[in-house]
Amino acid sequence: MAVTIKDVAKRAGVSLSTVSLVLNNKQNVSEETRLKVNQAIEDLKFHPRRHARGLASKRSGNIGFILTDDHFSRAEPFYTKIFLGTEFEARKFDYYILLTTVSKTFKSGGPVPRFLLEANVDGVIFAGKVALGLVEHVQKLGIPCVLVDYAFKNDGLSCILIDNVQGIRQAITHLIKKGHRKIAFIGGEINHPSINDRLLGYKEALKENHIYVDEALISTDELYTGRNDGFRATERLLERGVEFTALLASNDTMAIGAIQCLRQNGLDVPAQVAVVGFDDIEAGLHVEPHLTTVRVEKEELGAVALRRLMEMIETGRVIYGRTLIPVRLILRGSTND
Amino acid sequence: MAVTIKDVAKRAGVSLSTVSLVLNNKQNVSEETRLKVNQAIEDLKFHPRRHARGLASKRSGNIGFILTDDHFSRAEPFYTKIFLGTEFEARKFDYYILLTTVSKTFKSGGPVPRFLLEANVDGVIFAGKVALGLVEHVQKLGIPCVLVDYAFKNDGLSCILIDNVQGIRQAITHLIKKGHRKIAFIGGEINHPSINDRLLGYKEALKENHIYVDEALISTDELYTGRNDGFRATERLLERGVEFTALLASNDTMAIGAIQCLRQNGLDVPAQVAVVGFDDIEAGLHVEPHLTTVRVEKEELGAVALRRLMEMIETGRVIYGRTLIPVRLILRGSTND
DNA sequence: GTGAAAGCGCTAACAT
DNA sequence: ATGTTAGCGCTTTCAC
Repeated sequence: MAVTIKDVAKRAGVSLSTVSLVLNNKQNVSEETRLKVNQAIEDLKFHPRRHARGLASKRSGNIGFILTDDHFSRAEPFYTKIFLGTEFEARKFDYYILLTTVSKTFKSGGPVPRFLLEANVDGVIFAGKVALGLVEHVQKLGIPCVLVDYAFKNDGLSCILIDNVQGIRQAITHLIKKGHRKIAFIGGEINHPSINDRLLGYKEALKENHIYVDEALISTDELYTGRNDGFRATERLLERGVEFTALLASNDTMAIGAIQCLRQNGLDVPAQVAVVGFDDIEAGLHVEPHLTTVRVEKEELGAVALRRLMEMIETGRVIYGRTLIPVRLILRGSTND
Repeated sequence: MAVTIKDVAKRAGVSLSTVSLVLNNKQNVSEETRLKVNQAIEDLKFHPRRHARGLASKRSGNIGFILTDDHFSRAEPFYTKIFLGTEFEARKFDYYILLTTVSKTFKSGGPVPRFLLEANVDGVIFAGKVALGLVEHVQKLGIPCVLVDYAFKNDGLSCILIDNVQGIRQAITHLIKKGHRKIAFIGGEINHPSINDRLLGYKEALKENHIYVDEALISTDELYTGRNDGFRATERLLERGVEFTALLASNDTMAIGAIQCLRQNGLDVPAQVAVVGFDDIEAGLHVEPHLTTVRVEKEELGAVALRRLMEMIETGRVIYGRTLIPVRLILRGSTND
């Protein structure tokens, strides 16, 4: 019933293998036959069966996309957008993405995604924080993998990361340009690589601008990075009685909490304190004044990860190292821009 | 290298086909051999190759999950959770979900998801509003499909829907029990089936309780259902000068907008106006007082849809009709509970 | 109840 | 540059 490579071959007047060669863009096919075959493919609206291909070629045509359940269910569609970037990019390679979540509390020896058991993926993308054990499991299986928005300390891994330091530098530079010298920093979950990088970026950027890094202006004791954490981190700052005219938050949600706290303490934003966030989430436009922030191209993260993975699959080589995705400062009301 | 059905057969001392029969839970296998085979499968940690299966059985082992890009990228992870419910349930059937988005502005003749072209899915789930043309396209292909959280007027389709009427009835009943008689309703995007049902439910529930349905208490002219729309819809209500002690919103985001509007107009929630939403989104816990609302089990919607689809695939029959997923009123501060 | 054998649609040597 | 052939790993008649 369905049209197969055989029909195409017949119509084009060539053999099965020639059609296959054309299909897979292999060399050694004369331009003439290639055209003939492609014409036949088009005429017959032929689409190769994935399962047949997979069986014959030992490649699945699938990429596994793994994230933790809590990441995926978050209100902010950060990882959703990364996934979308990946899925969209995968279309160009004619690959499918198998999305699955693992428990946040995954531990080695626990249940692993089915596609790993069935050897049904040619590569794996991990998005966000994942258990090291799972990553190692995939590596042991010999399946190429790429991490997005997360990294481990000692890695022979491929990681696609936000350029946190650069983003913070842009923010600091801008604040300084606007005359700010006393710039506070709030953060939470400080052992998360991204957050940690942002704090490092803050210190570096200040030093570069010859501004003394005052530890009293740094509040990073909260365990998480939610709005309430931003509120409390700011409270701590205020309790210390140390003066500041600008506040950099490790992310937008904390920045929003910070604005609430500042306002509740009678401080006007941006008149008395300018506030800058990081991530550019939608909620930043739901506060008044709108939040100045560092925009992260989430789709781009996903797309780059997919491309990296495809490269690894196609060349059969492991590509190490971190790739930083550039970010951009978005100026809005919270810094009086 | 990888263990195949052949290895299992050898180890169990049976033929290939017997292993296959066991694998597929077919009858006519003695309990004894079944045990032997299963033991061998376990010993060898055998997992059948999907592609081999798919090629031989003409079934893909995949389900397509289609939603519009804007639905998927929404801040509120409503459809994300539906997807999660589907994916989780699919594991029980050993099926994979191929998630893809289509443009909101999809029109017939436009590009369709690849898995449809490649015949790489055995069934399709549509989540949320989709173009009728796409649904019809899938039907013409003879691929079973199920809609979740959306329906068309004249359908020979299978739809899994929120029990909107029942949800509203619970809310109204509760409000009446608390002494409210003048209950307003705000809504947006009124031609959306869910919203429309909620309005219908509102009218029905009032009638059942012998309360006159005052059109002046109904404000449903907004085009969308966001917070701002809730704000404006409430404003219109107030401008009319009509009195009410309770307000039912067609969804939580509008309810949150309503609370803002009421408060801005000097009305206390819940003292002067009780507010009830619908959906039970997280943001309902981020407002003060916390929002009383109707909880929708999103994962359940997805799981039921998957089960329905599997039934259609396994029986080969199309199952028509709408299935309503029960909802539950969650009492919180906005109704003084 | 179990086994033998054909074949699903394609890829990848190997020939030519 | 193109054709021939042998599988990939499983399911599925059809015998026995």
